[in-house]
Amino acid sequence: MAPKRKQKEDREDKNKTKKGKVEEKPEETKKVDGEDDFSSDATTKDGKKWNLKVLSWNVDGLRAWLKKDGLSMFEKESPDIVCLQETKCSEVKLPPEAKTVEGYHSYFISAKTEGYSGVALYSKEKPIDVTYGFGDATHDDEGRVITAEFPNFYLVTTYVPNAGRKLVTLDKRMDWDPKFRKHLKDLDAKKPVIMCGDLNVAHSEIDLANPKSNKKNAGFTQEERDGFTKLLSTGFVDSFRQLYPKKEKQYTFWTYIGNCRAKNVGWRLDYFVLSKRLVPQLCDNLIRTSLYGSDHCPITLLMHF
Amino acid sequence: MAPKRKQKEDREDKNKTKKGKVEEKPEETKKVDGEDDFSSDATTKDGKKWNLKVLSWNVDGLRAWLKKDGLSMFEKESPDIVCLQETKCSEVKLPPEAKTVEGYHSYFISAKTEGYSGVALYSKEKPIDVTYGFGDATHDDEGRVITAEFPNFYLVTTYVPNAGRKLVTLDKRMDWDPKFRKHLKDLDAKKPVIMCGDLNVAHSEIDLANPKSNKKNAGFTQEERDGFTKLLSTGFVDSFRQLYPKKEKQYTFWTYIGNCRAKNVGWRLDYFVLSKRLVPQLCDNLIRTSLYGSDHCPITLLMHF
DNA sequence: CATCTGATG
DNA sequence: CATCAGATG
Repeated sequence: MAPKRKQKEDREDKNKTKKGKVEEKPEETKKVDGEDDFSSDATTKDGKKWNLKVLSWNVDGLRAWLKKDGLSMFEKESPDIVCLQETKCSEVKLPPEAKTVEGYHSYFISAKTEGYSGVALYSKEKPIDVTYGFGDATHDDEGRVITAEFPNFYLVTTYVPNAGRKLVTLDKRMDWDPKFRKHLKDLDAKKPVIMCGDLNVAHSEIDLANPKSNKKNAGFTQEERDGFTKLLSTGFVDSFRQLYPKKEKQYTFWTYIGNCRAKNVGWRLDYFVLSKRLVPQLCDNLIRTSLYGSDHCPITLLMHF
Repeated sequence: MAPKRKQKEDREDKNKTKKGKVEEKPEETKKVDGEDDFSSDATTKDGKKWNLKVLSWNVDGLRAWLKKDGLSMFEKESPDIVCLQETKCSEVKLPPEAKTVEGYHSYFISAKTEGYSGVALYSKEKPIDVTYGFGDATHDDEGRVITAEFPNFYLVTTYVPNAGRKLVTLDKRMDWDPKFRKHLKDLDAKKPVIMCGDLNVAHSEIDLANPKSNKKNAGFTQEERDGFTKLLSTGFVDSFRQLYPKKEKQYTFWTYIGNCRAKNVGWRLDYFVLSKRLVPQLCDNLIRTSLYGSDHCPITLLMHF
């Protein structure tokens, strides 16, 4: 079974912004948590300015997120590509303002089960091709993967199965991991890959506030962590850790329960995972903690192509 | 099977207010829909001022109603007895501010099915006795009836079974009607009865905005209307129609759909039904359209005892 | 502590 | 167009 192909109607505007405002302040004092200014002059190691911005956000229900003004992110960040996870919304129920965002081509996939899972992709540039899922009927029915082909790379966005309370769906997750890995490897054999989304795993102890107490909980079991390690070992990198190997308390998810976000008791569950050969083109990976609208915050990737 | 008896813990304050403010304006200009002033100098036909106020309100979810400041009704109206229907809340889940209202003894019954049906009764004066249901296991499990005995009358509050979309539960309703009628007749043999609540029927064409189109819908089928007629024929009166036989557009319920309340496209589903011999003591039956918090508004009965 | 659905009204 | 429960996260 091959990845599904859907025919989509899109929009015309293809202006690819090449932002790069100059800031007076030095890098160190500029980046303050909760005070993102959405400008960046990040460059590759050899000094080339970024010219591609990708944003990934688990919106925890697209319709609720819309009511919380989630769409204002488009103006604030003006990403070239936006990937949303947990849209929890079939295409017929999509509010029009989310279905068509001016200046973007948009693509959606939802779970057969209403109100569950679902991902979306918006792109200023029209992809050469867009596919859905990775050729596994069971997983594909849950609307978890969109793959968009661009001239220089594949962009894959995903919402990885949660292992569930008491790990009731850890089996499904363990079935998913090698299949999704294979999908990425197959793509990587053709073009470099940028994969992003909610991977539902904190890779290492540094990636969550309470590693000790969560070793048997969904998102930090040894099995899930090993799955991520294995993915990296097959030729990919976690772009955030690549850039900031020891940076602590950098999370992208905080449960709503108990005011965890205010206390920064969180997890890093959202990632950009790149084909290793893209590392020289990596400029930055930002965590946009100032943006609200979900129990996750968005992450932003800056690349030079 | 006899009506259940529960032992309840109540509060001390038993001050029975005997309100009767004097108003300058004549009756006609005083009563303006949407501008209730919650004072009344209503009297019986032979000029005796009211000294008992009973309020009945289908709250459509007590917890939601609390958030919409439903409790402020207690200060505005200061009724001697308050009856709430569709509390949709088991006693353990009752927020404390609803469980104990200062100056009132309170009694609750809920359906075995969580979040469904349920009625409550608050009384300044402690009832001599309080019973729940009317001795029918099936109906009693749905938490639809509280009967409180006072020195001079029985107070019964009820949430009558809705016949349902496509009349799927009309059978249940038809089973209910004679049984509930018998309950009232049995009580009436001992002391006069004041029954109130959401009877889930508009009795006559005058009692709903769209009689023609609703003849086959729950709340206005011939069966349900006949049930109400039969109740009245066994020695009871609809106190509102007793006082205002031809008053039109007097509703107590408006579906949330389509802004019906603003357009006053509603139904009169909430009633005070009195033993005929109480009619000489009837002072007024008010419809409190100025009070919000549910898809029903409260109704207020003024009696002289 | 949120998001959904689905039953109920 | 609301309420609530229950699944899910």
